[in-house]
Amino acid sequence: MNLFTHFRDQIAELITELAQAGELPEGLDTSRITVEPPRDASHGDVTTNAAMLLAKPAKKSPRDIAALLAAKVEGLAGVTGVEIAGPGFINMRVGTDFWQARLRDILDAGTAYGDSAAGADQKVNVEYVSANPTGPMHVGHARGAVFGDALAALLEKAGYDVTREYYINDAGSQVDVLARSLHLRYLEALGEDIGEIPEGLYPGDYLVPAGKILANRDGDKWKDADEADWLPVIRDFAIDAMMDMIRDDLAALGVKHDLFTSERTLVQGGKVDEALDFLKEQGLIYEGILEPPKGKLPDDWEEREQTLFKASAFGDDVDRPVAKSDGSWTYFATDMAYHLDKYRRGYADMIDVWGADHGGYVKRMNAAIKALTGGEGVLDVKLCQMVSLMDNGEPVKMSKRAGTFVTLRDVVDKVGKDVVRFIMLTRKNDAGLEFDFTKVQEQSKDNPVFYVQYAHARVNSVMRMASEELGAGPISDDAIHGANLGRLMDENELALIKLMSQWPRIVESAAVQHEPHRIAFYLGELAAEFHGLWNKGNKDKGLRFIISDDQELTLARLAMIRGVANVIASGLKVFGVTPVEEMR
RNA sequence: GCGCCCGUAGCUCAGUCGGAUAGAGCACCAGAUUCCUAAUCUGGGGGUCGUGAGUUCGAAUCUCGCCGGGCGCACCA
Repeated sequence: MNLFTHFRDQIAELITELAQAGELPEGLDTSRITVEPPRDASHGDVTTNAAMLLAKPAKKSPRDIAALLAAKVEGLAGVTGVEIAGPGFINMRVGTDFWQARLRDILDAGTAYGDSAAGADQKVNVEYVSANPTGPMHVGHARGAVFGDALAALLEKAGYDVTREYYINDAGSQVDVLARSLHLRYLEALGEDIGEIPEGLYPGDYLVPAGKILANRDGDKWKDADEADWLPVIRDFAIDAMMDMIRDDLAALGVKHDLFTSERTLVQGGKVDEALDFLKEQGLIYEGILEPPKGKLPDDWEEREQTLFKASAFGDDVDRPVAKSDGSWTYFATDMAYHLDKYRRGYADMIDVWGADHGGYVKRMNAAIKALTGGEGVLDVKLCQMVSLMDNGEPVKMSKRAGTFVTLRDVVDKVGKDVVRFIMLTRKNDAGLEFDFTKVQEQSKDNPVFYVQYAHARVNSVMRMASEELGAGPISDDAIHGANLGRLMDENELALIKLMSQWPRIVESAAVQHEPHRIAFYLGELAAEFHGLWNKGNKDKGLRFIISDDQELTLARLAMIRGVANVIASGLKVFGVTPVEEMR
């Protein structure tokens, strides 16, 4: 259970009771009341701002309301002390048996601890990665991939019905370039000397194997054919080959999708016409001429009439073109159709994970969603900032031309998927992230992955030691579940249990805010609390987890640290990181 | 020129839909190992939260101006 929402509900009831008794006005808005852990532990275990928020509408002083409420709060189950502090905070202390019961919850739930029904099975669509199918994924893609994957898992844990989606940009001119690039590699495979890859085509040698496969399959069928004949065939072949490669890269990183949606299929299925017709009916599409951008003019600027979407009526700065001069749709037009399609598939809640270089695109997409869904659809675009690759404090130089281009696969092969995933999630998405090859492989507390993993491994290490010490074979789950948790009375132990008890609240708030990084910080905190308690055992032997002449207490403490391992494993599961049993 | 994001300790960053004396790690200084992994821990110094106003019981958080940095700015995706 989330103990804060638990008390929040109870306090809301008390307010209703007070209203019925005539002590407070009826119908007060309690929705903005928060119940949280106080910043300073000396203020107790749980605090609420209820009195201060109700002061104005109830026309009483915060302290008076606090006094009324405090008298009632004192009677709540688990509450052992209530104080009114500062401008009107109501601080509560909660008894040891309450905390022991929370540990019981954790042990019973296992890694399911923290699962929440807050999302109420609401459908959410998370679109992430969506890298163009023109080459292997590079490190920049990894961040968005991991972020989207973890956000999806987090939302699932918080009770949302999540679909993970990949949008394949296979309709623009870049896939024609891909096809021409592959055609060259195909000629090469047939034994022709193709020389240097011309400017404007993709030079990467990742197309070489695909060229060979194509040559084997089709022989010299396309050798002297017109481009108009071979382009569609080779394009399809190339896109499939690139998507296979991307899927392999994603699999190496442990990133999964439920659904791959093709832009080309949308266009061919008439979805863009449908979306545009829908907007036309509302008079939101027109032929017009855009003002040139202020300041520096693009070199090739020319005034021309275009088909425009009235984005400015929905919060965008200017209206946006939907058709190119050759008559094909702009990327924006197909993207509108795609989002309308998602909405019509039942996703009023959409999350897109994009690279920061697409930031200028957010407003127009939000404008489009408003127009297309009549304000019913909500899009949250999460922009992931750049990852700077470092090696021992020095920037890693990358150049596509020199071939020192670091692919996602290179990074995963070098440091492992768990490290890549965790590090990518240690920063807010809109903050830049430094990824230092040397640091992330270090086994020290500078390295957050290691630090958290070590705490989990340490629990297991203690379990192994305890088995030997107690001489009764491995500690069974039954023994842990049968432990007398009433023996956990020390303030250090209770502090650890209190921190563990925050996990459900962390999950809910991180899910609602779409901020998986909060979990990384929480896990670091929990690991620190655990390592701290472990070390206290050095100074004070009475605080060690294993007390050889008190089996009951030992089992209780083992149950407690099993709880720590459960919570860490529960968090790492959201991140898609495997908890380790042993450090090597 | 316009839009979006960012500005918190020497460095890297947290900071709960506005809450109490602004936190953590690194670095620096001083300590802890007959002991469950010292791969760890304890303590200390270090801040006009870029800046100036406003909103209110209360602002790092919300609003506006300014300064500094990143990204983007018609027919690319």
